Amino acid sequence: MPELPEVETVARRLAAHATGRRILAVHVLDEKQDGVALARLVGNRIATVRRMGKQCVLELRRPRRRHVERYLAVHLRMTGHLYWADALPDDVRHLRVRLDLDRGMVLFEDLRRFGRLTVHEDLASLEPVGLDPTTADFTTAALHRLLADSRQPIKPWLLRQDRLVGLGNIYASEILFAARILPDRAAGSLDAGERRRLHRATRQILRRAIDAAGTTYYALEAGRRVRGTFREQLAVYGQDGDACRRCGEPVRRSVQAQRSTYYCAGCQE
DNA sequence: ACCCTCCTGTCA
DNA sequence: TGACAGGAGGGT
Repeated sequence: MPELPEVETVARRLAAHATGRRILAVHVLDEKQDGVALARLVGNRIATVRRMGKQCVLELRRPRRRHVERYLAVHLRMTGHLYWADALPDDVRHLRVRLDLDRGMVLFEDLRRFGRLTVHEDLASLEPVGLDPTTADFTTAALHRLLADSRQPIKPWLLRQDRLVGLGNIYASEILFAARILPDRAAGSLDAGERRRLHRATRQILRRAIDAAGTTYYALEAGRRVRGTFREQLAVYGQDGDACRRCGEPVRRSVQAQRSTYYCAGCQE
C-alpha cells in the first residue's frame, strides 16, 4: 500500500493514537524481520510519528534518558500495512509484527513480506535523497533542475526515489494523465509549459489522494475497517479498455521498466 | 535498456 | 496454469 499518500495517512493516524505510548512488548511473527533489533524497543516511548519519503518513522525516547533517541522506520513496500488498534483484528493471517503498548497495539501486516522494520540511532541515515514533492522546496524550478537533460522516459523517471520521493506506480500514471504528458516522453525533453503542468499535477494529485486517505490504505478504527477512497478518483490506473473521461478514447496499458503504465493516447502528448 | 529476485495471493 | 500485483535492489 505504499506510496506517499498512503504512508502520510499511516503516519497521521499512528501519531494520533500512539504518541506518548510506551512499548511494553514486541512480538515478531516473521523470521525475515530483525527480531533482535526489534526486541530492544521494549521500554521505549513513542515521541512522534512522521513520514520520510515512503517510510513511516517512529521517534522513540528511551526511559530515563532525555536526549538519547532511537528510530523505528517502517517501509511498507508492496503490501505492508501499519496501524494502531485497541484489539487484535479477526484475521491475523498476515500479521508480522506486533508492538504491545500501555494502551492498544501497533500492528504490522504484510501479505508478501517485502516490508521492513529497521531500528536506527540517528535520523540522518533515514533522510531521503530525493525531494519531497509535498514540501515548499518542490517548485517548477526545482523540478526543472531535477529533470535536467535526462533521456529516461518520464514515467519510470517519476518512480526514481533519488529524484522525487513518494511517487509509485499508481500516482505516476495518474499524474501524467492529469498533466497530459505521454509516459514515454524523455524526462529532459519537457518544455516549460509541460514542466509547469507536471508540477501542478503532481501537487494536485498528491493533495487529493492525501485528502482521500490514499488508494490502497486500510486500517482498523474502533474495530471497523476503514480505507482510503482515492480509488474512486482514479482516471487511468487499472482502467485499460475503459473510455477516457476526458476524450472518450480507450485507456491503454503499456509496460515500462517491467511495470504497468496506464495512459490515454488521445489526450496525452 | 533488459533481466531476475524477494513473497503470497487473486483473477482470467 | 500463467499473468499480474502498491517496491526496490541486484546483475548484465
